[in-house]
Amino acid sequence: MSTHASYHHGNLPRTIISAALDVIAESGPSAVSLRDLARRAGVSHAAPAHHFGDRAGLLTAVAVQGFGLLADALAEAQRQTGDFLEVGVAYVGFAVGHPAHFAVMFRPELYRADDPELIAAKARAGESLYRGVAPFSASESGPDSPEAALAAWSLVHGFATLWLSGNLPAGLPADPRQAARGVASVLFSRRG
Amino acid sequence: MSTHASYHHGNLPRTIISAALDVIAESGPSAVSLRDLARRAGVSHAAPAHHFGDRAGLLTAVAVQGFGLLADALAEAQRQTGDFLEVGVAYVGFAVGHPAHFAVMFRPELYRADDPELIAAKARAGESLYRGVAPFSASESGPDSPEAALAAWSLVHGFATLWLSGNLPAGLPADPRQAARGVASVLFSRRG
DNA sequence: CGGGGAATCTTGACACTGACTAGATTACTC
DNA sequence: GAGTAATCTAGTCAGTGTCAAGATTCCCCG
Repeated sequence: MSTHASYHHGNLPRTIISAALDVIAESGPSAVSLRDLARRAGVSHAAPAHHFGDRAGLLTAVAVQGFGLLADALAEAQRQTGDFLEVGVAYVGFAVGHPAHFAVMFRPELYRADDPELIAAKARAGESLYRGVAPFSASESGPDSPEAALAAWSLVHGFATLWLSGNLPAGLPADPRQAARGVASVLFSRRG
Repeated sequence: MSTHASYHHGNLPRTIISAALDVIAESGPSAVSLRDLARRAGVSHAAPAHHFGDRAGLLTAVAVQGFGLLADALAEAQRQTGDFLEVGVAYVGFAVGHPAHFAVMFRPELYRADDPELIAAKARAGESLYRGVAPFSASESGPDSPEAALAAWSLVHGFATLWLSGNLPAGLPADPRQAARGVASVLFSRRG
């Protein structure tokens, strides 16, 4: 934890991303300023550009990290419970637990959507999600029908978005995961 | 349609909002620049600020207009079909038909969320939506259970968001309304 | 162990932005 | 038709992203 005051910072990229996540979580992606991040890290105003190229490059790194974390979270829920409802809940849990990442990941205009690393991370998250919801999709409308999977994804994505933007009405459980479980059950629970 | 080159523009607010919608639809809300809009309208760089105060004021006006249009669209679908599935489809139809409005409406950090006009317009849209899906909510889990209504809202909102951000996989119907109908049916269709 | 190339960071500059103030011009009302 | 309000212009300021050139340090190869 030594804060060397040397010429070289030591781990600037990680520091910059971490600071960016703080800013995004508090004020949204549009409030991210490379110069401000540089100030927080105690380096010159152009240092971040050296590592990320430009603003879009920085947000690309954030998105890549986000898709990786999402893939991990979904795979973990799938492994632990094997229940597609819980995979959906994990999706919401990730969004609420990593609001800064989530706020960037689904706004391709903010970053370089054609970045190879990004495409790979995104594909990995997509696979985790699909694997988690596939049993539901199969039970609903045949093993190769995409509608049910899309409905599941849309539902949890929409719920997470509305929750994060503060557009949901009052009266819901304070724990977003529990609230999501109640709402997702409407779609996921099969009855008679 | 006379373009008077007089000192007074005539209808600057409407012109500015219209130009802003073009910019947002093409490059997102963060690409909106008051100076650019002023140039497009052929007025000085500070003229827009006179009407809207600042950037947030302009986007507040956009959001108010958007919630009004959404309320109208939902009420119209409800009146014409009386089917909650079609109200959900109309929600997606509005989002895809007015992407610029939609891109602003659910990002409160972009505008003045405490603006009275905005609150009123938002409440009106909320009522239209609730009225549209209330029958479904009642049929699903009792007349006063919010889960089903939230599930419906989350699903159509999530689908619209994913569609607009280009995150949905290929192979869907080219018409977003038709695609939405297929996906929403998974939730809305009651069987056995 | 030391020299040289590469990585990292600094400094300076440019065009652009939102926001503010003061003043010019036009419309509208009485 | 005069006076007031609405509308728009012009000038300025701090802040931003991005680029180019130079300074400093690390690290690997001889």
